[in-house]
Amino acid sequence: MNHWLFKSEPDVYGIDHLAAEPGQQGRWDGIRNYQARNHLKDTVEVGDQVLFYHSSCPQPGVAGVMEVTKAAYPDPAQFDPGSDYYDPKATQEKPRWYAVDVKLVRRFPKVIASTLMKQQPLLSGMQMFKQGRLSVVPLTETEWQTVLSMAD
DNA sequence: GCCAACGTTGGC
DNA sequence: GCCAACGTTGGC
Repeated sequence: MNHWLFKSEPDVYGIDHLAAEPGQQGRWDGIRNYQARNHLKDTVEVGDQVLFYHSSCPQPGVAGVMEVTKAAYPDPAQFDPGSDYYDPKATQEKPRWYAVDVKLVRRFPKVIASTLMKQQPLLSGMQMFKQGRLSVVPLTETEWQTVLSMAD
């Protein structure tokens, strides 16, 4: 099993949106970056545990935990001309973008601020800090445990 | 295949 | 709104 950090803007789709879905399950879609896509398609598995990161907002940080409930499948939005995520170069035969399904596991009482995470030596090597724009980032076991310990 | 221009992300 | 980082596009 692997651990991940998925980023989303809470205005667009935050942890409250996931919590409000039927069964607290939803689709993680709209990923339009090849490196993030490759992680989703090739490595993310059912049962993987994921940190829900809020970005581009007043309080950037980790808002909770989710779990992958369905492995990668073509993101339907790429075929929908009315969608913001429409990709005219994608076809049903050769999809370009993928989504996974997730369910909410836990919402932290307080968002773990990215500024606090940066101060934590055990998190200094996080790929997320090195590669700020990547929206699907793998975590080491140590990083996963460390972030969880900051939630209490 | 190179590289300049341009677009996007994300913290502040 | 600004800016740094960096991914994408398109001309050559």
